[in-house]
Amino acid sequence: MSESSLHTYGAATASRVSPDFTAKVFAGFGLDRYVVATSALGEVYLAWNATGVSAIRRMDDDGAFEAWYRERFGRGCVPAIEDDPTSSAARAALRGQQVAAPIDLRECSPFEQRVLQKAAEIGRGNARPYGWVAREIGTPEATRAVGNALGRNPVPLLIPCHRVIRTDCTVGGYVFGGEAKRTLLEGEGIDFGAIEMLTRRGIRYIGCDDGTFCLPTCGDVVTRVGAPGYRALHSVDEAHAHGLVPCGLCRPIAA
DNA sequence: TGGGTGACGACGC
DNA sequence: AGCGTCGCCACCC
Repeated sequence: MSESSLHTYGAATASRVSPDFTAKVFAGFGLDRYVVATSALGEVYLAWNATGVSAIRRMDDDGAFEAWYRERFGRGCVPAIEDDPTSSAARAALRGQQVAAPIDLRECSPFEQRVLQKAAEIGRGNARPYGWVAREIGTPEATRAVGNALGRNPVPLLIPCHRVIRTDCTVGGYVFGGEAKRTLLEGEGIDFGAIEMLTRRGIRYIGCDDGTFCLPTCGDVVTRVGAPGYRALHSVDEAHAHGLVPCGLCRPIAA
């Protein structure tokens, strides 16, 4: 979207009614609108409506975005005149702040919603396998379907689907490409160099000095291997042999 | 309705 | 170590 289209639209409207009134009318009719926002991946389109944030996309021009939006949701999306609490919260979240923005997942199936909700629980600096999400939401066999659901995440970055990776700690797919996914995760503090060094040796878990064992992508445990109390583990049996119990945060195995 | 598809995972070379 | 194969499940015609 260009600056001029935003201004032109705003000026034409402002001459008749106040932006605030217009925003309320738009929300009242459930009309969807969008702005350009700054994220860890640069500028993105941020779309929302009265329910919440409906879409985040990286695109080259607003014509493509609006066409994509109509194709995906079956309704239009117009440039916003100004921000409102929803878009402001989303902007803050995209900047990395711990701010909750309402999200519109009405177009998603119940299964997709459960997948996305679980992905939303994965904190910055952490990653979890696709199979972990499947197990956590009660359908342990549906790992492949989890990938499909994440691939349809309407609000990437806001719901951090980039934090779901393969069991072997390779990044797997991403709407914006695997390279972007890896960049994002490294920017959040995940040390893929250290992880790859261990997974190449067949390491699946990390034993910690608090008596628990973790996934290698549980916070920064991987960087502590070799420190007192931290050890590289090949299997759950090996963890048990050391008297370790599953970490309550990353929950490396089924309860 | 049923067969095709895919951001997975385990296994076998 | 990398690459097929095959099973899995939710979704889409």
